[in-house]
Order: sequence, then C-alpha cells, then structure tokens
Amino acid sequence: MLSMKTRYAIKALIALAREPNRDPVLISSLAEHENIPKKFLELILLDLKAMGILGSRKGKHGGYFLRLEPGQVKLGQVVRGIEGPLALLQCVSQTQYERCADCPDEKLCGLRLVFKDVRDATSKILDNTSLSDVMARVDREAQRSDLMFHI
Amino acid sequence: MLSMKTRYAIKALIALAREPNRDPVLISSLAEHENIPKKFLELILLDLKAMGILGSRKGKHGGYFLRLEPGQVKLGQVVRGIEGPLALLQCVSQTQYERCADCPDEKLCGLRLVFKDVRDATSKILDNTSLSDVMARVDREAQRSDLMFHI
DNA sequence: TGTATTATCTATTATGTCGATAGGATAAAT
DNA sequence: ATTTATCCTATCGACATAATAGATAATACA
Repeated sequence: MLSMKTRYAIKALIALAREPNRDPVLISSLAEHENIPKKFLELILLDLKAMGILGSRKGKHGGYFLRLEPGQVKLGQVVRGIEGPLALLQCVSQTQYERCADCPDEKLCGLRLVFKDVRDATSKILDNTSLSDVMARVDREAQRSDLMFHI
Repeated sequence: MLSMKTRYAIKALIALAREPNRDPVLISSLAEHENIPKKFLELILLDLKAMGILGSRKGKHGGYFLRLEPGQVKLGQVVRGIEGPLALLQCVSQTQYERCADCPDEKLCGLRLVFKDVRDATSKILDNTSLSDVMARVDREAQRSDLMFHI
C-alpha cells in the first residue's frame, strides 16, 4: 500500500500542475484545498523540492511551484523518491538493488524471477505516466460523466 | 516491499511442493533447509493451513504437507493471504476495497485511474503464476546455467 | 497405558515506520 | 523593522514487523 505521504505528494503535484501561470502557491492554501495536514505537507513539499521537482520562494508572494513541465514529471520518480523502490523485493530493484542476505543463489531464486516481472510491469506504467497524463485522464473522465449527465 | 513473512511463506510452499510423495515435512527440517526462524515459521504455516493450502499431522511422522496441487496454488492467493491486498491503494483493491476517507469524487481521482492499471498488471502476473510455474522456471534456469557451465 | 514426538495456541518483546504536530530559525518583500 | 512565508529539527503515539517463549493438545508407538 502507498503511504499517505506518497498520496499527498502526488495530489499536491497535480494541484500545482493545474496552476496556470506557475505562480507560487501557499502551503496553507494547498493544504486546505487538497485536505492535507499543513505541517505534514510542509515536509513533503520540502522533499519534492530536494528532488528538483518543485521550487519555492519565501516571504510575501511566496509558496511552491512546479519547476518542470508537467509532462516531464513521471509518477515513477515521485513514488521512488517518497515511498522507496517500486520493486517488491530488494533483489529486483533497479534503483535500490540489494542482495537478499540468506539467498544461496540469486540466479535460481523463484521469487526473484516472478517479482522481477511484477516490477517491470509496474515501472512500465509508472515511468511512462506523467502529471499531464494523469490530468488528461481525469479531464477525459470528467467530460465523459458530464456527457452522461446530459442524456 | 514484501514482508519477510510473505517471502518465507512462498519459500516454504515451494519447498513443500518439491516434496515427492506429499509426505509430511517437519517444521524444524523446513526451517533449517530454508533458513527460516523456526518459531516464526510455525505461525506462517498455521496461516497457510487456515487458508486451506496446507494440511498437517501431529505427533510422530507428523509435519506439514501441501493439500492442493502445486499447479493450483497461485502466488496471488498467497500474497493476499499473508501480506494483504495487491493493490497500492485501498480504493482499487478487488478483495479489500475501501473508499478513501477524504476523496471527494472517486470517479475523478487521477491516482485511482493509474493505480488501478498497476494493480491489474500485478494481479495478472501473480494470479496466473502457480507454484509449479515457479518451479518450472527455476528448473529451466538451472538447466540453462548448467549448460553454460559445460561449454 | 505411557511416553516421546510434534503441531497448536497465547503472550510478549524489541525495533522500526507512519502520520502527524510543535516551535523556532531563516529568508524575502514591503 | 515588520510581516509573511518557507525551512529545519525534534518529538509524539499508534501500529506493524520479526522474532521468541512457554504451555497445551493430539498422535504414534512401545
């Protein structure tokens, strides 16, 4: 299961991606609109800034803003940065590989073979889905249900 | 990441699936061969028994044995039973669906749309991979590396 | 019947992570 | 200088994880 932290992170990013002029958005306003505890959100945004995804400005007219194009920010990067590796086993992680302590022969580990497939499938999706993809899907869905409503 | 418990469970199941005559295997022998803390393994096997996958016999000549055909035991079932839902979000879980507390409109949640795809991809793999599939892949891999050795 | 053998049950422990909060330090604008 | 905001460090309680301990119940066999 994804942690709250990761979910908040993605929600915040999508909200910031929807901001028209890349104007800085206040933490408090973001927290309020997205229903995220403010103090918790502070830490999350700080992380996202450290990852190079967000920029910030202090003082009046300050806040957080997207530093990259929404199409450039992939969910895979965000999840890895906040949550940790996508893989379900360390020994199949690309970014955080680590040998299993007790594994006698990694080549012959059945779990590893299967969960490598799982990881590949997961990263294939998350590394090819950007913030704009997510927004586009939501918008399409919104349009669809709006159409349904008018029948 | 998968918990140790789940990893131990799958390893134990594969070991039991390799047992030729479905003879009961001692917890202690299983624990030793698979490098699993014995007392911990006890609890795991108990769970697998409750799930109907294993049977057991007490006393002399007792132990645990597979109750189903290795081809019938899917990794998806095992992971769900020990670890919990495959989905990364409750709101896309088939077996443990639960609405997100704060979500204003589930239909229009971008996360949900993406992580439903991830769940589908994951369960497509794990629900179609049985213990015999895992064994077969390992055996094939063993043969391959054995061949390499003899060149 | 008795005894060794083995799984079963219940409780407990240590350690760590998660979600969240608190309070002050720092930087920018006016 | 003062206000406005992010930035930083520390801390909290609740829960999960990985493992251990010890007593109980069932079975085989002599």
